Amino acid sequence: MKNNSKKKSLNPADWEVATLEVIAHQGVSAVAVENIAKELGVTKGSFYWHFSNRKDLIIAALKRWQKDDKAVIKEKIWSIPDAHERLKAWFLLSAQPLQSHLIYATLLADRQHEFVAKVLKEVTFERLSYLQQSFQGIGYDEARAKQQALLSYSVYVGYLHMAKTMHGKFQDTENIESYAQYVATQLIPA
Amino acid sequence: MKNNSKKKSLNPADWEVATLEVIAHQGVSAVAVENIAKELGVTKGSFYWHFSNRKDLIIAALKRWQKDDKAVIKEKIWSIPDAHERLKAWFLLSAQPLQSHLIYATLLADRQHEFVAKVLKEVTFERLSYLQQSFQGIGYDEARAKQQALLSYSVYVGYLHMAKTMHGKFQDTENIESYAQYVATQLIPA
DNA sequence: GTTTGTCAATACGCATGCGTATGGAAAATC
DNA sequence: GATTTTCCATACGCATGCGTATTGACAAAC
Repeated sequence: MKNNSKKKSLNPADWEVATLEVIAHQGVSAVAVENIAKELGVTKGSFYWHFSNRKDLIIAALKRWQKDDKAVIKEKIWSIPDAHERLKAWFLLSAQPLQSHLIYATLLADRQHEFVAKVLKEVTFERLSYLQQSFQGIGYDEARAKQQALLSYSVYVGYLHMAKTMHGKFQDTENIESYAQYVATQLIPA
Repeated sequence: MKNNSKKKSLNPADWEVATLEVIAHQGVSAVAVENIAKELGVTKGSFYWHFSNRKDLIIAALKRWQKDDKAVIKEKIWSIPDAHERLKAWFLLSAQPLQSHLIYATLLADRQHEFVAKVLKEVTFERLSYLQQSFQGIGYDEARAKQQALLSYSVYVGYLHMAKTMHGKFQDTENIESYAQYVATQLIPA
């Protein structure tokens, strides 16, 4: 029952944002309309006015996430002209504690829902694709760039999980920073 | 309702094995006693004779997995005396389609259950530890070995997910093999 | 052959969580 | 100011899935 003060009435976007918060921390399966309603300070009656069912809510939320994430990448990564610098920036961005990463990690978990799998595939493909492009941009041939992109992206995905699993062990912020640096030097040629 | 022919009556191990099969393909949340009972050709009545509840079943199944996995590592990895060869063997083993890997991947997904998180932490720690040892065995100092172990293990975890997510894209068996080789050469010094 | 122990079937209670039906209050529109 | 829209509350039906209670069949022990 968070009192977001001013707003008189809710719109779909409010529900989507609240849903993403749940997805980020507890996964898709934990999305329960009555809980999110409570979180927003209303009841189910409100929800079914804005959405037709739970699945629609989740799909809308994921679309929003996908769109927002794409925007961040465009602004923070593609704005860098030099491929080498761009790759380094990507690795550093990956290590930052953004909600977007948490969501990606939980989606990997809830892949059994076909609509989750769909979004996941799209996002992953796109990310692999721009990684590959960047590696080609520093001189790798296509095949090699593809493998290196896959390897790099695996490191990203793996890291997301390790961070959660180890939770407080190698968690000291400076260590993360230095680890990200280390990874970048290992995977991007000097 | 798989007809496993001969056996007259079931024992806990039968339930655990069937449970691991469900966990491997659908995750911990999908473990439903009535379904597994059906799979074994019996009903709930049988289950509650062998186990006190669902949670006990899952914990027992995960213990079994942990034990079996440890045995495989001991036999297939630690039996290799040369650290360099041992690391290479580990990377290749990681790319093989074993149920154990599937289970690990789904556990990463169902971390919200505290008993899953516990097993996961234990297993991950142990694996990181023997990777680190092996990297020290080829001359890395402790700090460096630790980072490299984390990096390598992240690649493993990431790969598990990518394989599932991409499902049929870079799935050609030979490609996996060659990718594993590529990864090994990237992460283990010649 | 009677008794006891092992394993399983059936039937029930109960909690959770989705979706629906209906009614009501406040704001926008006329 | 009356009416329509917008947004939400309450109450219900219904499915799923856990756990329990009770009974029964078959085998081993005595």
